[in-house]
Amino acid sequence: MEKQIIYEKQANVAKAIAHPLRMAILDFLRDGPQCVCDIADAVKSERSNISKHLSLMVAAGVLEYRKQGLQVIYKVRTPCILRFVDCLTEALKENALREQKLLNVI
Amino acid sequence: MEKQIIYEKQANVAKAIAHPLRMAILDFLRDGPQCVCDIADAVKSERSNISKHLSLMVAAGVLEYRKQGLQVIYKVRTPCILRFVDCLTEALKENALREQKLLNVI
DNA sequence: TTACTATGTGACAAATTAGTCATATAGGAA
DNA sequence: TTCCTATATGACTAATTTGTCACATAGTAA
Repeated sequence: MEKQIIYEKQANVAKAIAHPLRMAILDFLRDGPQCVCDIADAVKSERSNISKHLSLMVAAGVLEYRKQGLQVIYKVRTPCILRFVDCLTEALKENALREQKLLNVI
Repeated sequence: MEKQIIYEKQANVAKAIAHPLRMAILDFLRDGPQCVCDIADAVKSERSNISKHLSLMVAAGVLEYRKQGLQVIYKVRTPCILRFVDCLTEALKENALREQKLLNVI
């Protein structure tokens, strides 16, 4: 596959989690699958809005869903995505540490 | 720290790599620090454009730079970011595998 | 000094993304 | 059937992001 195309796909997955609400959704789904209504309650946003964010993440391959009666249950599709979020958190910690070291020097 | 704020920071780091050009830049910087001109040549884009993408990544804590004469040398700031990209690649592979399995069933 | 090169920045238009609202769909209950 | 609830979607505006161009800055050399 051409590198160009790989970069686009990688960027697409990254984009699918690059939003505060979507990070919150991922964090909420750590504990297991959840319906749209509970996700919306947990992250405190309108259902129609959450629905759009969820579709976007499904399209990017980050989430998957199954229907259960009236509800639609979403869950994280690859455990890798959560490790990916953990990498982010680690990066944040490294940033914070550096800033702290800078402060100590002053 | 409030969760809300953490989600925003995480999203910000994710956003900083969520662009094909920025993924290409990260990939190019795997082999070591490089100046803007060489980065621009490698990813085939205008220098002023690359300059903006680089500043954005520095602001997010993804890259750092040092000046060397006329040149500015950029490099990846945390090894974690590259692992993070590797997670993305892994996620892509998982997606491709699933699609292949689906195809085999048909 | 002038000239040249590498990089950064501001203004702008175009494209993309996000949120809200109204409406549609679809499953279940009465 | 009608009604209710959960979810999805289309239209729309507002906000953000991107790329390009012209210009500014800064280091170097002649």
